Amino acid sequence: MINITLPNGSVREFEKGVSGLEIAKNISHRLAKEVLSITVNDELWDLSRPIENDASIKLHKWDEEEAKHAYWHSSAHLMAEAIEILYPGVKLGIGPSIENGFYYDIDFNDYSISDSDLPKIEAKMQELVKAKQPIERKEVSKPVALETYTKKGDPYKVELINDLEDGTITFYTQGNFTDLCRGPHLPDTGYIKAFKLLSIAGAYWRGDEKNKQLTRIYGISFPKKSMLDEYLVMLEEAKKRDHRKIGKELELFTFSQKVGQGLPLWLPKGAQLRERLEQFLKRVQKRYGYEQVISPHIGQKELYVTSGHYAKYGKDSFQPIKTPSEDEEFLLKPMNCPHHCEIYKHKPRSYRDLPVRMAEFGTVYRYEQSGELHGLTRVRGFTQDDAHIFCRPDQLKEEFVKVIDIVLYIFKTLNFQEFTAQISLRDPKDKGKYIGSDENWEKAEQAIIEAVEKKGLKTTTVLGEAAFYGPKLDFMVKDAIGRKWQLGTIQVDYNLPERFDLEYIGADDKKHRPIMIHRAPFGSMERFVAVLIEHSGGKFPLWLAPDQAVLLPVSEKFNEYAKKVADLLNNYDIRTLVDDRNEKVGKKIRDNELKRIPYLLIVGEKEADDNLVSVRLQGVGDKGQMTIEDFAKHLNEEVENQIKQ
RNA sequence: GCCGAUGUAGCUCAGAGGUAGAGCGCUUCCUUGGUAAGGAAGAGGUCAUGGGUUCAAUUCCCAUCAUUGGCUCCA
Repeated sequence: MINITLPNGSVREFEKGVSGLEIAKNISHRLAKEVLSITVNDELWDLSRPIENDASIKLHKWDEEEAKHAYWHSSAHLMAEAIEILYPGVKLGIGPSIENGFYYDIDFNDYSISDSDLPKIEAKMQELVKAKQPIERKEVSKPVALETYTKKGDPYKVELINDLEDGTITFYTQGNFTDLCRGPHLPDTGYIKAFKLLSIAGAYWRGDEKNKQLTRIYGISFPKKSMLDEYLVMLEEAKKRDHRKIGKELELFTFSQKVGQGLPLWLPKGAQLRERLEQFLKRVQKRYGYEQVISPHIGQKELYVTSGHYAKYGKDSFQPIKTPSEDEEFLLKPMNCPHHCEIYKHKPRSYRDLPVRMAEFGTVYRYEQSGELHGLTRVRGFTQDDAHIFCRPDQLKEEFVKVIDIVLYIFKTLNFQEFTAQISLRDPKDKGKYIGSDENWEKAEQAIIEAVEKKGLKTTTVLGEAAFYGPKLDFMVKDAIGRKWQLGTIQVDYNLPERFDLEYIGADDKKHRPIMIHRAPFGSMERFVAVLIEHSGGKFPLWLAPDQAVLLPVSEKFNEYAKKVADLLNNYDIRTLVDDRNEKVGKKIRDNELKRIPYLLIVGEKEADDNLVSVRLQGVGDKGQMTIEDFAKHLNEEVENQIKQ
């Protein structure tokens, strides 16, 4: 007999070799039905794996990540099993569970696979589910594992096994399908009740572009059909918030084949929105001691040779612009820092002058790979809300902390609650990708870590995500369907000051090297607006809304009164329109609600007689009558409240 | 750049080897209204572009361009 300790601390006795599923049955029938995986002494196990010694356990139901992991992982195996049956001879890569669902990377050899093949695979999976094949775990030695896959002729698994340590290798088998896998898995294939294969994509083996591209099939599965249906509906709903869709509906931006891929055209309403955001940030930056500068859109090639960007990105950028005079070459600027370095250098700097904080809404052009372009979130021409802070070493931490404050203030004002702060460090295994001395890198990384600690900011740390010249603190936000985008970024840089030979005269009358902080709280106006659209569903806060109020005369007889009111409100700096179409008021309400205009003002005989408006709040409904002045006052107060610190 | 999908009216989409359709929007007319769609008529398309197959191609095939789901990349 062995003692099993449950999460509540109680201890029960079981036969040696009892499985998690048997323990669950012993506790309650219902639990046994719902449980999907088990943690045994802090290790995630299969529900059917026998427990041989005293242990503390926790059983996992669907609502826990540990359960979903096993569920989706087994779903991936189920899909692979079906594919092996339908396409004999395919070679399997890896097939993990992911945040939402699972995938399997498969080398289909000469078979070509497209969306239309998915139903066939789903049908085969359904058969295998019905068969309720037990999923069995087996420990194997490294030589045996290698032999198995060498014989099978699967180079991918052989490569994986070679990287594993003997004694840690396990196989999982269901029916005639066996896979190298750490597990854990469900007890049998019958557990997988509802599933759908979602899409096909190419994916490089081990994520390396130089390797062969395998076919990746994504899928999702749930213990209940209703949950799958709900999930698919949720996905559809999320797509309604897609900034590309709303951008079109609200006439914020467009693209033109003739202008070029990835080059957004801002329409009047989008331009208004963007300008308002720029004004807002400019005001904040002024408070924080920034000064605006302006630099040209091109610079001599030499500028980027000096900065190191040419060596790193020259081949993959928009190519140099020739001029009538031979040997002269300019680049469209892919970033603003070199220009700002030259501004710093235009006169000698004293330690008393520092920090110098130089801000510019700088439009830059980067030749992103065509497959990478995506709405406004990834474009080839975009405007950074850029600034560079040139400071002394003793000012670095404080300056960095102040930038964090700006980012957090902006996120708060715009109601971005769900973001992650990510410390992006260099990949210690691939130092060749980066420029600058180890010593400077360590100083820079330390500065970020200390600043973050001082702010008590919760962060994740990712190796290999640093810029080539320095580490970063990135603020990541998810879009409507859960893709992560980097918005704000703060970077410490010891390298450019060296390359541009920047200096200041210290109190000791000697020359010193300033440190540079690159920072962009929005990241880029394009991406920020995109994410803002998806977070708000196009219902922008009042202070940002391109149109704040619209007059809806109940009949044409009151068009004139409506125009008078609109003029008055515009004089109060309220962005007001008149909907004087020959339509019923119900129709006007519907149309303007869909345009997400915050205030709808209905005017008819009652209002015209007493200088009133009937106020209807977007998404809420009738708020009753007000005088024009009261409404203006009310609206302006609301705006002030939204942007006050 | 790579793997898969898509491209038809301003927008959302249907359609078939034989000269193109709906709803919304737009224009005009009727209606003059009170909190989420009043009625009628009309205009609007080189079916992304270029080749090929065919008596005939917007439809089938190929290429290009663009969009899109991923992969890789992201100064």
